[in-house]
Amino acid sequence: MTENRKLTLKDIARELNISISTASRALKGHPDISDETIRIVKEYALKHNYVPNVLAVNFRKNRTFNIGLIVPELVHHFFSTVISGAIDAAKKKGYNVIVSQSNDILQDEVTACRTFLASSVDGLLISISNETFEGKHMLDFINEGKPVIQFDKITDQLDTPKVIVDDFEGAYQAVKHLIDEGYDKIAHLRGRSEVKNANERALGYEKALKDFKREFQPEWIKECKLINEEEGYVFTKELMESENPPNAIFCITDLVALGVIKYLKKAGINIPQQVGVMGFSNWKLAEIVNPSLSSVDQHGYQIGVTATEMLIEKIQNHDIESHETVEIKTNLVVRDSTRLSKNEFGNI
Amino acid sequence: MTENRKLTLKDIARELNISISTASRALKGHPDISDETIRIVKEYALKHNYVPNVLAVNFRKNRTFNIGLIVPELVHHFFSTVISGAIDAAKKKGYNVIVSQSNDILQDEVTACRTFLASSVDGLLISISNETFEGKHMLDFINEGKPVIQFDKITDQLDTPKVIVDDFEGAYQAVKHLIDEGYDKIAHLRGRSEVKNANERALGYEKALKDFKREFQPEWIKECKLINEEEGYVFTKELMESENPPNAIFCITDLVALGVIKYLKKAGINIPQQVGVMGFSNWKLAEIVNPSLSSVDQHGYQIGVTATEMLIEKIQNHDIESHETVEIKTNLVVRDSTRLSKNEFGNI
DNA sequence: ATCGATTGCGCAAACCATTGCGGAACCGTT
DNA sequence: AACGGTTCCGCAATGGTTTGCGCAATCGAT
Repeated sequence: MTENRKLTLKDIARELNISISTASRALKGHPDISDETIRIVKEYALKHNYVPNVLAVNFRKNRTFNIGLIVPELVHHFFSTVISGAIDAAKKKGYNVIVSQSNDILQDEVTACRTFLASSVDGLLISISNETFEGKHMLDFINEGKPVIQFDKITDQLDTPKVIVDDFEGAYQAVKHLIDEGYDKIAHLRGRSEVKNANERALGYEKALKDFKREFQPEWIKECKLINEEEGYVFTKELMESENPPNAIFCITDLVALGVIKYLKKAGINIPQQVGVMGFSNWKLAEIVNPSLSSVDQHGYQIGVTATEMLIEKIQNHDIESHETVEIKTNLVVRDSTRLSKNEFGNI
Repeated sequence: MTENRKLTLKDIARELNISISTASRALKGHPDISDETIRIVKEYALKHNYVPNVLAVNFRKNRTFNIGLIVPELVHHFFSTVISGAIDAAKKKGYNVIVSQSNDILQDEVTACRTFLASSVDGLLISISNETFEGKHMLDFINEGKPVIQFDKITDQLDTPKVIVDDFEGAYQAVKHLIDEGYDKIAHLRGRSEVKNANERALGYEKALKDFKREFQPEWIKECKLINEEEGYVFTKELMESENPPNAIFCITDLVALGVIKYLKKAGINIPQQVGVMGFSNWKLAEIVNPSLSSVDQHGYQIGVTATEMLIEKIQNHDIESHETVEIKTNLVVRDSTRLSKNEFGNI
């Protein structure tokens, strides 16, 4: 209303009878400019509400103060917490976050990368799709001097900094807890063998069994392909109907654990008395399901914050060389589904 | 690697012995340029992989192909579906989405608006915080010729286009369903009276009771302030211990309904036989909770798509005048918590 | 031969902030 | 008086693209 056209440096210079460059330097307190001039210019700018044209600044400096964030799936509790952390951390440093999703489709991921690269982004945070193994599209990014950081779902075939969950340790602690509670025949519904996180969790599972000398049976390990409720249900049925059924089941994720719980309830098997159930990820559903589900919290928010801070630092230092990997510790959340020893509150 | 510096129009012009403007026009098939020249330029550009410098284009055209999206809370099933829809719709039109969250704090919302306005965004999609009543910060946007669209949580004090859930009708249908199932004493745990959605739902509730001539008791309406599980629990206790307890409870949202269910189970009251429970929003938890919760689906994805398409159209037409309101229809999802008549599958 | 219309293309400004470099003015030192 | 060192400030280029305007050439019509 009041101001129609935005005020530019040129306007200030004309009005104050100085050159544009003097105006520019005065505004940032450059030592070449006298205190008096600085004062006058700053006063004028403030009074007339001068705001630098960001588009022009970005153009000149060849950067945007935007960072790109690609996740497989936005409507997903874990990833939305990561995004939330990324946005909050970026905001603190004056960056915006442009979000995109790959739907676990490589082609969509490549397209998103291209779009980001073509324009609007100073750096990239990415959690890759299930279909991504190399990473040429991410390499393009690095080749243009724009840093890339992988988080959570990563590929080791591309040498970038990484922020990951300590899946191995998380799984180890989860299984150790089951052992501590007294379960001694522990099965594992694992994820796809091409996915690194799944392998790490499986390794943690095996290590714990070995360290505490518990029974290990290859047929107690089932590989989930889709990571959904139904697989949990079906595999649990298989396991419980086998000759040597387990008395605890450690699941690749809470959703699978939900299927496990559904089967066990249907089959009249008591949780946690007869069979303990452990999830992974600590989604909202873990609190809600009955019995409530023990799980491993991944601190998604912290992952988002850490990855974003690393990225922005690399952007600002033009650093695309270093390749450190940060592991965010997990946190075991014990609930009713594995609480054999003492069940203080009872189920609802 | 291969190309160090990006190819510019200037390079093409030099190489082909034409002027920069001819190169520019040739690339977009301007009628002033001969077919022959167009062919040559396009061929050269393709061969050398010319990509226009987006920063320069944006600067020149004074737009960014980014749209801003502000929600109260990102880690929230409904809002993440909206965001997902917005991103997908934006991608189709060549726009990016920059996401921010207000945490239901007015100050954060204002700051986010300012950041977006100062720079990086051609238009704004916003679902306001609980603390927002006027909307001066959004007005600033409009005054700069950048369209704003409100969705879901809106204020009528600011005259913008709106995309909203048909809360009234959704609530009406939900209560009608309860009546159809045979419940005749229906309570409502409503939301805050300052929030429009909450009022609409309450009106739909009252209208249904009136239309079907069911008992209406002011003390059956409880106002939730925080919209959480605990309020559901506490109010249900109050209701059920009163002299005239209801036999169905219609809740402002699924989370409140979860508290209702917890109390009823604790108190040994059968769902749905003794008391029916109806949620609103159809979160993931509605499927998971036991008994599964009937709810009203809000089609968040569709809201995101619709709002984004409207916004982009307004951006492209420089239209900040029209102020139409679009209502997205809801969809009743019946589950066990209200299935009095015939319970085919039984609870798990 | 002259005029008008059409086609094809280039000049230069515009967008706005930034910055290397050089000029001018002023000081103090020798 | 001459010189070097500061201080202060502006010129002009830079970045890449877009676009209004105008020039030049060609052709057909009279």
